[in-house]
Amino acid sequence: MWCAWIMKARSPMPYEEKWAKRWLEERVFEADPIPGAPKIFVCVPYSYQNAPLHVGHGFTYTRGDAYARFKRMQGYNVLFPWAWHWTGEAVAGTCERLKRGDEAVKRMLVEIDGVPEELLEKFTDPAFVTRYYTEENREVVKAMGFSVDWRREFYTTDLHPYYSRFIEWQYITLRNLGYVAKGRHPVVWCPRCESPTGDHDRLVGEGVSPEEYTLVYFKLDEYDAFLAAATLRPETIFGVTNIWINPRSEYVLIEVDGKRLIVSRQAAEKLQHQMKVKVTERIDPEKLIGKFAEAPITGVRIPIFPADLVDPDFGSGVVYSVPAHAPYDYAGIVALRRNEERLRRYGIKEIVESIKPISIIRVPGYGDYPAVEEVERLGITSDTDPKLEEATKTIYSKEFHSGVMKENCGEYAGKSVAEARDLMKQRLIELRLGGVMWELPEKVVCRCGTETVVKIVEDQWFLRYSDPEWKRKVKEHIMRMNIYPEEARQWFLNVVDWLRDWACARKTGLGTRLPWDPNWIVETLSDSTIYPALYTISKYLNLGIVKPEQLTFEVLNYVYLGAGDPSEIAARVGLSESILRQMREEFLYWYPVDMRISAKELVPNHLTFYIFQHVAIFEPRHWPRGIGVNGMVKIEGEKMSKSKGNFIPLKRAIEIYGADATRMTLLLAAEDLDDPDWRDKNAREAMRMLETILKICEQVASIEEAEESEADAWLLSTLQRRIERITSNMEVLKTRTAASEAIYGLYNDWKWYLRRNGGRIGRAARIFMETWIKLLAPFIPFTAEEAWSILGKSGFVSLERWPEPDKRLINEVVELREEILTRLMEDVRSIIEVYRRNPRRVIIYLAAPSKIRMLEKALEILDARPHNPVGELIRWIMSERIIEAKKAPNMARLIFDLISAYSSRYAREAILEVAKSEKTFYERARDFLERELGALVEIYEEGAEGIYDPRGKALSALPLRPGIYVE
RNA sequence: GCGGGGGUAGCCAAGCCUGGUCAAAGGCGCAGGACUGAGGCUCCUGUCCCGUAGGGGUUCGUGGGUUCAAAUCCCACCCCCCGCACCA
Repeated sequence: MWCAWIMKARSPMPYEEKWAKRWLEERVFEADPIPGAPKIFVCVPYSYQNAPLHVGHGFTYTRGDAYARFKRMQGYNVLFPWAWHWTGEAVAGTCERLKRGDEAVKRMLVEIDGVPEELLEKFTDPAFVTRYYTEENREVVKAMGFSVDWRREFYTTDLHPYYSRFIEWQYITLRNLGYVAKGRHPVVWCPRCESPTGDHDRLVGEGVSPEEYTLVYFKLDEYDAFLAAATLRPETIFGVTNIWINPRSEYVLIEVDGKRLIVSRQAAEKLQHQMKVKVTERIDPEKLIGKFAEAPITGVRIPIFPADLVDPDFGSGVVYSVPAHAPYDYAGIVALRRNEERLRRYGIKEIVESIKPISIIRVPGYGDYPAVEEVERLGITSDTDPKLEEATKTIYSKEFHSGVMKENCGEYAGKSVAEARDLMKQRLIELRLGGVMWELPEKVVCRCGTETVVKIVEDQWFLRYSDPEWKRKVKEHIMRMNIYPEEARQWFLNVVDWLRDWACARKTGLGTRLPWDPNWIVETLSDSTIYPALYTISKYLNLGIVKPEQLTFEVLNYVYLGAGDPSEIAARVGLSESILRQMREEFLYWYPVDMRISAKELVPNHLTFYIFQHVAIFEPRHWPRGIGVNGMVKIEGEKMSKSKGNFIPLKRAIEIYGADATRMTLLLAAEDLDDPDWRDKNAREAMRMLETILKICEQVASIEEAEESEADAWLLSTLQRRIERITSNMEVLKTRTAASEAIYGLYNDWKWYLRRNGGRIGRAARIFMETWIKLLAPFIPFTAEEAWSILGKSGFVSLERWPEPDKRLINEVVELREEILTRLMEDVRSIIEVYRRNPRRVIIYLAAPSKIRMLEKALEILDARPHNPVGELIRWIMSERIIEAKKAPNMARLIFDLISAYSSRYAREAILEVAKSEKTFYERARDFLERELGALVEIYEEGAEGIYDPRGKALSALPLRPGIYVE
């Protein structure tokens, strides 16, 4: 019933569909345990099914697939499975918006995601949406040629017949181990929607998260109550000189936890989301002003002053004033002193005059009163000057990072500001002279238009990632893992350090219910951690060998942990013992995951959780072995996003360029943590390249072999080096380098070979071609299969053995000769270019035998690693009278320049052999040179009889670098 | 702010760990030529500046330093990108 809606991605490359079909039909990528055979388990994170897969997915997946294919060809038994993520709240959110008739959602679905309009009505059902995309994306994954064992496929949530059983097992196990616990935590909350307001659900305030303020209670002489001031800097209590309240705001008396507190009316409302608050009466601020209150800890009595700078909508609407270290406070005092009307009205003139900043923090670069200095430096004159914000930031940060508490701070004296801050907060709370208030540093407005507050969610289930012991184990394992690129390792370690407890359950969306508390649904990132383990047995469920209901806690405990007696367990669930044992064996065979490949956005969450959960649940031998991290795709240099309209679904890429060109474009775009840039130009170039490869293949397949030449030896020799480089790069997931070598590196070799061979195709061509196709197979598998069949090969190149470099075919002499030949051509061209005329004759002078002896000596000297090799060679040249003494130093230098280019890459023997056989070599290459240079080529040896040398160029001849004269 | 990555020629991007072979791979773009009926295909050549001889000069975010020698090592600074938790 689904197929009617799903349009297959049609590649413009006619052969792609054919091979995709054959791979499936012949079950090429289905992997079962082979006892004794080495295995590799490669996987990529499953994607959330709320949209079509895009080229960003394509990048990560292609890397994963290329690695899987590479390892498969190397002879490993490779498992590369696939699944779909349905868990989460986003789809439900979209469905809701659609239900409400949101035009933007409709447009996005139809225009960007390509959903048929008549289906929109069904898109109000989350399950339908995820199913729809799964059906569509599965076709895309197949069309991309990912080498998946489809028998193991599943999707998540309790809509699936058995996935939730796995999640339940995971969470019961985690809870039994003490890794799941209940707690409370602050969220940005929309009072109207009665739900947390995530970043993507906001009209205003993206990226804003709750900040923790400390409430400091100041005992009032009257009301038998406390003024509760909210602050980010409780350590400054030693410097308090007064309290600020806003005379134009409303204040209320509230009861919290048996304490009577005074805060602004607005603050009282907000606090109701964070604690049990009872509002008892209104308080007139006018009556408070001029009164005194007692500061906690210090016991100092301080006056209450009016200030407009106090915002009743922010914090508690009560501020305590530390003019020495808080620019706002200092500016407030200054402003109040000038406000005769207020001073008179409240009768506080004298007391205000007497206020002196109290210095309590020593900070490098400032005197006793940093706030005063900063206010004066910026020329701030009013307490509403916007520059105060900047001043506050500067002081806050300076004091936090390098401030030390002064002697007048009691037991906190000498401690850093950062340390004192935490201790003071703790102490105030202990003494019940303070509390915690969460506040948003900026306004956040929900998509529904309501301004949000901070709510403390009670009874929230957490994964206890803050557990030091758990962290330690995870970090130790990270140190041992294969992580590519290496830079990502430190990142992981930092993330582990920084990770707090993770709220692992939600009230809404699709997913699996917590088995012991079904009001909660396991959160999306929390349910997608150890599921690679499910791949090892999902085959049994999908093939109907095991029934979903047989996947009990006991069964899973046995399969994954080896717990319990298999025959008893099997009997209890009505499963044959051998099947149960086989599942255990299969898990043991495939696990651990050898390589998990993902984009870097998942480092701070999924990938780290993945390690945590494995470390918690499984035996150490089953902990993940390798992780590969990559960048995130950009489109023509810009971030890809649906709103920008530069969103490229994989399906569309396939339809325009074909799967292989898409794969190739992505692979060549970046590796390591760099962000690949998708460019249409590059994709079109990739298409042409694929055609070219097939053309070359046809040529090689059809043409009769010419006689073997030196070019054949060169082609095979250089091929070995390519094999080596591609292989070693693939081992460390340098997919870009590897693909580039495999595609362009070998292509350039081929071009040179043809050129050098005058277009003749020799014996090496076929060997080269076969090897080339194999080397291409992990990257552009469709084209590789097609090429393989063009060569007349049967079977799949995907299953061929990966080439290994054959040392015997490496021929340094031949390689070096090609190198000096190209060097010669470059030199000649460079001369012609300056000469600016087409040459008729090019004369080449080869170095005299005495100079070859000089080269030999130079190599000897270099081997001995003396202090002054050049000097030694000069002395030798002069003693042997190779050249007139005056020119010896220059000659020596030239020789060393020359061999420095070769000596590290070529053996001494090879260099000498090439030098000694230059004459015959250039004679053989003469036809080629004439063809290339479009001129007659003559070759002489320096000092030979009858030499034609009108400009004395023979003298400049060096071994491996002949003299040149152009006419 | 904290953490991670990065700044290389017209563009994209390698090189940097393991200094010299680096005026700096490869691709794109551009220019010239070959092929062709023609070409938006393919191939060759060139593409920092100067030069009628293979050379010289100035370059690899900025400023210092180490070294016989630095794109590569060290220090400081500037700029850009990404993540920072209830979104997956």
